[in-house]
Amino acid sequence: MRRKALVDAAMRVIGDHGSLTVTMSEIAKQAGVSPALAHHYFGSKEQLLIETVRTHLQRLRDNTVTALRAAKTPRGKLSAVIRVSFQADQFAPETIAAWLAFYAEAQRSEETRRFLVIYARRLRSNLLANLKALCPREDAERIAEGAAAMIDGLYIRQSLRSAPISIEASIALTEDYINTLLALLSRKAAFQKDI
Amino acid sequence: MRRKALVDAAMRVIGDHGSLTVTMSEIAKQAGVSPALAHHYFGSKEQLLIETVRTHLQRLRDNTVTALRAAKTPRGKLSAVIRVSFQADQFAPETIAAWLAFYAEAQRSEETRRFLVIYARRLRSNLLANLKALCPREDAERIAEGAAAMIDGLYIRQSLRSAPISIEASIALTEDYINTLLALLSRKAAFQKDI
DNA sequence: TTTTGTTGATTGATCAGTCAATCAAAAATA
DNA sequence: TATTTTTGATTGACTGATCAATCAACAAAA
Repeated sequence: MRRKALVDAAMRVIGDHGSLTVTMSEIAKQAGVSPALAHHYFGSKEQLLIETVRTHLQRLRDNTVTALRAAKTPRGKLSAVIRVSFQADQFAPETIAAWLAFYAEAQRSEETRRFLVIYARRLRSNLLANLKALCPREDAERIAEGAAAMIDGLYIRQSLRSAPISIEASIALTEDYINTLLALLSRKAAFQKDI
Repeated sequence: MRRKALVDAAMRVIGDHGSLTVTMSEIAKQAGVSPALAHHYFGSKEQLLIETVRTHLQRLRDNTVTALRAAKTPRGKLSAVIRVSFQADQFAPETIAAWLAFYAEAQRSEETRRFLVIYARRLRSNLLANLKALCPREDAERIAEGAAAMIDGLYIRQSLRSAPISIEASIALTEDYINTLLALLSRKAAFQKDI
């Protein structure tokens, strides 16, 4: 399918280029077709780019679904979500460039923003669903929001190479956040029971 | 000074536009001068943009220094750093647009990346310095890294309007992260002493 | 024959950067 | 002080390059 080839090419060019400021010619050349054909299939550059964002998030979603299926316990599923977020392919230069470019683009394109909101909600909700099995609802909501933010923040710091820690350490930090908050909650619960 | 006026204009145009894809003409018009003058002062568009990033981070730094001076205790200084990060002006549309655009630009411009790395290090080190007064060094490093990432992540989620919580709740979440980890550490310390 | 895929050539617009010319104010000179 | 000279600020007009988008024509499949 030509559409798929063009979207793949777009992703590669965005990665090389490090931004969404890419030309239809570059994308078409990368895909081995004429620029006119890219217009034929997508109507405009913006539509091609939006399709690229969608595909990008779809791929992450598929990885997450697979990882969630493989894990059996709620705690295991939490780890699976974290692991996927820091998976090696998320740090491929073109993936990093795409993410950051999409964040910026969301300020201008409502459609791009909607996709990223969906990603953010999905991350939060995957965490929340499994946390609810381990602690009360209100606590689960707090922890899910904090963990999701921490994941995004650690990802950006890794992407900028501004974090003095490894990817494994980033995973450990997120796991530790969840473990610690859950541990403290169960102590409080035990304390309540004692009274 | 014309340079300053042009940098201010650039910031405003970037905000309106929602990205770094702005023209010298727009910036010059916003500043009320001719496009040729902008070139006269900055040599190139890239230099003007880099100067704009620098000014942007300088402003945040000044705010932080002031807030740190006002706080007296280490714990108070931690709260001050958090408060500044979520200060109202950080969520002005042009500030949000600038931050996200700069993150994306860092993939292409080594100089922009360097500035953002400096910001990330500064945030971490402000947290670390005060945490060291409250817990052992290794723990302080872990907590500082986690808190810095959480701040960045929460900021992005607020910027995209993908967080279902208020700015105040974001601040509370970060405070809670620090409080909880410190609390657990002091309990462990007490437990060690008992043995 | 009709439909679908594909291209080369072209257009119209946008933009960064240049340059020669103008103007004002400061500095040097008489 | 009065004058000339120099310097820096400022602009309008222009250029060369780039690019999204269009379209008519051609090829291949149905």
